[in-house]
Amino acid sequence: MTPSAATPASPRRERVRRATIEEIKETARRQLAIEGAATLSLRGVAREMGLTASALYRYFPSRDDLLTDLVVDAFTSLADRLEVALDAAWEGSGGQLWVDVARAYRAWAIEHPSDYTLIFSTPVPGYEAPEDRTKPAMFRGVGVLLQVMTRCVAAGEMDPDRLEELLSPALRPQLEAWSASGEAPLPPGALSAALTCWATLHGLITLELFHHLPPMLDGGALFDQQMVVVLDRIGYIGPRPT
Amino acid sequence: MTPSAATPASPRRERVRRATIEEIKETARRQLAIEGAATLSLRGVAREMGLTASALYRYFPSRDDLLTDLVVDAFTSLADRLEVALDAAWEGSGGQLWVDVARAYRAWAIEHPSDYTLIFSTPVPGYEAPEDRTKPAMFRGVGVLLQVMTRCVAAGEMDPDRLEELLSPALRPQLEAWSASGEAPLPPGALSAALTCWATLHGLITLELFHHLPPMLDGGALFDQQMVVVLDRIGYIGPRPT
DNA sequence: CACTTAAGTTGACGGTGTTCACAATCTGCT
DNA sequence: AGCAGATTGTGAACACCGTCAACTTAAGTG
Repeated sequence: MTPSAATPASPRRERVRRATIEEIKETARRQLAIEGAATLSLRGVAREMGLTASALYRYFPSRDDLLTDLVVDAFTSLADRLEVALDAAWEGSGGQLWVDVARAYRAWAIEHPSDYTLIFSTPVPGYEAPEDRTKPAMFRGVGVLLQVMTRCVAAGEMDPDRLEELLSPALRPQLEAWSASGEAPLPPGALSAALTCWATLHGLITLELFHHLPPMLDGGALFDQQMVVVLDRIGYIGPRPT
Repeated sequence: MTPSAATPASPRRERVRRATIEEIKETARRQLAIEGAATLSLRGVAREMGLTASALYRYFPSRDDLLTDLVVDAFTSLADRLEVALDAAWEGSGGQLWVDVARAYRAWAIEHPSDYTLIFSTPVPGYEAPEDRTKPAMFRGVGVLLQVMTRCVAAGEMDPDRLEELLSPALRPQLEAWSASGEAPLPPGALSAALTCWATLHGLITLELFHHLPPMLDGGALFDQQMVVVLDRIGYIGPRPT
């Protein structure tokens, strides 16, 4: 009844089924990239695959489910990229680690603008991503940022007084609650610092991506500088990254 | 031929025409607010107005032009709100001015989430806002932020050494070019600082608006704290805002 | 082989943006 | 007053969309 394979069925069937699903998603992704989320349509995907639109319903119960899959995939792709950057720069200072991860974040966003808008805004009408499916995927990416902060703290590169100083009384208990939830096992000050970093990172990237920055500004140079600046007053006291 | 009124025509005609246009935009805005940009459709607007869909084409050459009008209106509304905040807090310190304007910015975003996503992302498929029409409208809002920074500098509340220190060599000439263009008549360091503020502001708001922040965090408390932190980070040395 | 299950097609329904030919209305002019 | 012309609205049509139900075809299993 349901298109999802509850029973293993035959291995061969299952294999080709997965391949078809992957082809659908790939085609959809391509159409998504061609011109924003503009021209994405089930019928279009089916047409390009030489299928009828209704055939796709054997694989996805609705267009929104296909979209959700794309959202999850995009989050995963971003997280993968960040983790690669994290591993590659793990030996250096925490500050360098942050800058490298941030650059990877921006690079991914610029290479996959349609995916970025897909996951960080709602470019498709009538579609709201279901949190229960997308949130875990998103959190892998956020987790990398938290790991960077964790490393900074562990390496003694964060000024504890400064971290404490940045906390407003209203915010402290909330951050403690977040920390206690297990999602983000860091002291409140470090969490606050990480949020500052994330907001700046995300804000600058969306401004650049949607062409809200003056055109004479080179996004890369501005970005690099801003990432260093944000480190600085968050209480980072380690070696200056390049 | 063209729906736009090149000739003044009769004053009466012109008046009722403007009223109709306004009613169309209002209806569209309402539909937009009802559930995101999801359910916005020309036919829906026409239906609610007791008109045929094709009748709207007497007033807007296409759906995208209607959207562009909404975008411009939204930018204008935001700018109005910011200017009110600017005037109201003009007497206080630059830091207080910044926090008040930033709060107004967030308040507007939260009260008009659909408008915010409409102007700062691309929530409608196939639609890309034409820059020549939207950019001037957007710049009024950015201009307020720049005025805040101007005031901070004029009041001697910005540490000039710090501003200088924050500039990367790659970025300086670009910011100087921007400044020279007349759009943003501020020294490069101050421009950089203003961009930092804007990116943080914008980033945090989009994260909150799209529910990418952990739910136990109160957006308002986090926001206030972050706005103070960002001030600090960019070399603000005036009295601490509340 | 017969039987079950999955994959795909056909055709429809109601929705969308858009166009075009036509009718109704209002305005200005003589 | 009456006519000409512009303005505003309608109705039907076109091509597209997501979705569903009934049907046919193919594949795998006992």
